[in-house]
Amino acid sequence: MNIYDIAKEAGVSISTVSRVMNNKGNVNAATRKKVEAILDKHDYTPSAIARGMVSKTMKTVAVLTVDIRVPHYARTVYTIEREFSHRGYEVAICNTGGELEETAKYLKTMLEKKVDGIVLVGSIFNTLCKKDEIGNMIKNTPVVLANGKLELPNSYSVLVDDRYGVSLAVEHLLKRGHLDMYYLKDMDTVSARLKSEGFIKALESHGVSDAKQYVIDTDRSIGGGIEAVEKLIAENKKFTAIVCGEDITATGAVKAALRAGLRVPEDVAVTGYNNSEYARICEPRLTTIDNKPEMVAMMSVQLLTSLIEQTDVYSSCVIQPELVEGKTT
Amino acid sequence: MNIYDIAKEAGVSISTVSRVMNNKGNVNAATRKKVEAILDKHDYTPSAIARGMVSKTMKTVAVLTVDIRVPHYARTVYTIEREFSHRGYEVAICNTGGELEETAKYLKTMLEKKVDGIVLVGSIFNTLCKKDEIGNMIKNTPVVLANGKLELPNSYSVLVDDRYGVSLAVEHLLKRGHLDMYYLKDMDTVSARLKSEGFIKALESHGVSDAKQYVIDTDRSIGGGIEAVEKLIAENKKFTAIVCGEDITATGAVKAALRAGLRVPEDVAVTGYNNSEYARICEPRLTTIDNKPEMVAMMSVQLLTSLIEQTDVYSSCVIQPELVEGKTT
DNA sequence: CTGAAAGCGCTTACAG
DNA sequence: CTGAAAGCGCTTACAG
Repeated sequence: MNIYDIAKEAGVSISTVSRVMNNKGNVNAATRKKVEAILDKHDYTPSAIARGMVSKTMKTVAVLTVDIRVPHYARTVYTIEREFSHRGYEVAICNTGGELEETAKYLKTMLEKKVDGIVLVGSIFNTLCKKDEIGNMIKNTPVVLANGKLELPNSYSVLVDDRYGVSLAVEHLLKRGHLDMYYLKDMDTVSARLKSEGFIKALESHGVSDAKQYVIDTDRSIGGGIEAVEKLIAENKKFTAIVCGEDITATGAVKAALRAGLRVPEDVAVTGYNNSEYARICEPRLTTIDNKPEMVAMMSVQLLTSLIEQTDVYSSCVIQPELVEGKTT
Repeated sequence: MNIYDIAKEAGVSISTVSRVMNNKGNVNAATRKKVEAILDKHDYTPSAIARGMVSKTMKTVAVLTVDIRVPHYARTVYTIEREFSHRGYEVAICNTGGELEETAKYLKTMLEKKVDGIVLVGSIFNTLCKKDEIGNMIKNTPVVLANGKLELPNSYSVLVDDRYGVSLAVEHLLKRGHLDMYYLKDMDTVSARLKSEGFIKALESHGVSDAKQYVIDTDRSIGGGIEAVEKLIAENKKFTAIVCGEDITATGAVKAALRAGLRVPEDVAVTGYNNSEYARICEPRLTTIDNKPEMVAMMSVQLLTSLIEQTDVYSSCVIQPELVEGKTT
């Protein structure tokens, strides 16, 4: 059933049916009634594909992310989806695993589908977009990178100052008298590097020399946090605080401390990052850094929309994290 | 730039260009080379919209869920997306909040876009599909309900036996000598009702009479778990175990017990539901029920694919949860 | 092996 | 206020 069938049954032309469906003026009230009745009777669903053929847009946006099971990405993508839905766009979701090949594959099909724009969620895309293979694909499509800096013509960036974020945690601990602290670093994305830099700079600006030695590489997981702290204890390292790049790692750090008979925060203070549900589940509740995924999402949608609809001129922006005090410091 | 431009530049007809792009046989090797060179030179991206116009499919599937920030849904949707991606389908995601109006709105746009099929993730859709408003919309499109039972012509169901799931927890506790237990129920979906029924039946089959009195309604949150247990303690109720319908609630229950100076599991045993990361973050690690979201997702994709491509004839299926022992029992 | 033509289901000037 | 016609960018028989 298509617009021709409706037109025939109503005894009008397809132009008129089209006008009725799209609520255009210039239609006689009686004619409109008649057509609407037939539309209703058949529960008529116009084809957005045919419409897209003409309008050159399917009102669709692609969101590429690493893994939507990671709560921080889930929160970001959720807000992006809701906001775009309100604006009349559908959101296609792509879990790339942060891998080049998958990213390229997803981009290829999304570009064929002529998506109106693309949001890249995760600082890993910073690195990926530097490769020509990816960079060339997206240079003609509106793109926003949620947490990263993109140097492309048709794009914007929403940057979270992660270096500042971690420095907030360090300052907070210093203020409480901690000086012997370690940083648990996971992954090796741009964002992860900025975080550990924030740790190092903050410590060094308070007189600690060669703070780099207090950065420990570990897994982004509960187990990663447990292992790292167990090793510190086993090696008899001196420390009264553990700063973590992720809440999930911090929950592991707390577990290891408690299991070793240390009191949190009396013997060891711990901070996380993300202000996630994980931080609230942790007992005691984690002191953590709110890096505002909802705000990042809102800004991303606003910027991409302005790029797509070429309305207001916005510009890339930087978002400042905040400390959220829990019971682990 | 379209297929006509390519054809002109290559000095062939659009039919030939189409054949080359789609790797159809019957093209002279030299002609193919020539066309491919031009395609490459322009980095040509054919329009999936125009293609969809002809083929009547955009190779897109809609996934409606309540809220992708809930880890259980995130895991399900993640697997659904990955699986469909491998099969050449794009996934559009819709966070309906479980609300009728939003569900109807999303369905309308998805049907206009002529999606190939729909997956409904969450037992709330069970209730929603019973309403004519929703039921009528989806009766002509392939649909799979992930965790629920659908009575529609073009649809399949993947059911998780949640009643059995909770009974596993109860049996486990009974075996360890617990008899005085409460069940923390959240929400009021079909699945939530089945869970609390599982609790009641399991207890009653072990001689406890009127087990319904041990079911407590509370919030699906950490706070919900805390409040419920604090109230039990304040009211001097006798209990040695708490069975929860969700891991998140269980983490709250554990917190409340610990804060009241009770030992877990020595004084109070606690079980969760979902085998989520929350269960592993909880200290001690939660004993919980694995309701296999990945398996639910895989089955859903398999069933929907068979419905869409009208290949093999599968049938709706039931998945059995399993107990995962932690340190809280 | 190749091309001309029809058709997919709409929207949008244009003419009346 | 209404309709005939062109066009969106492809695929697919059909003829040669």
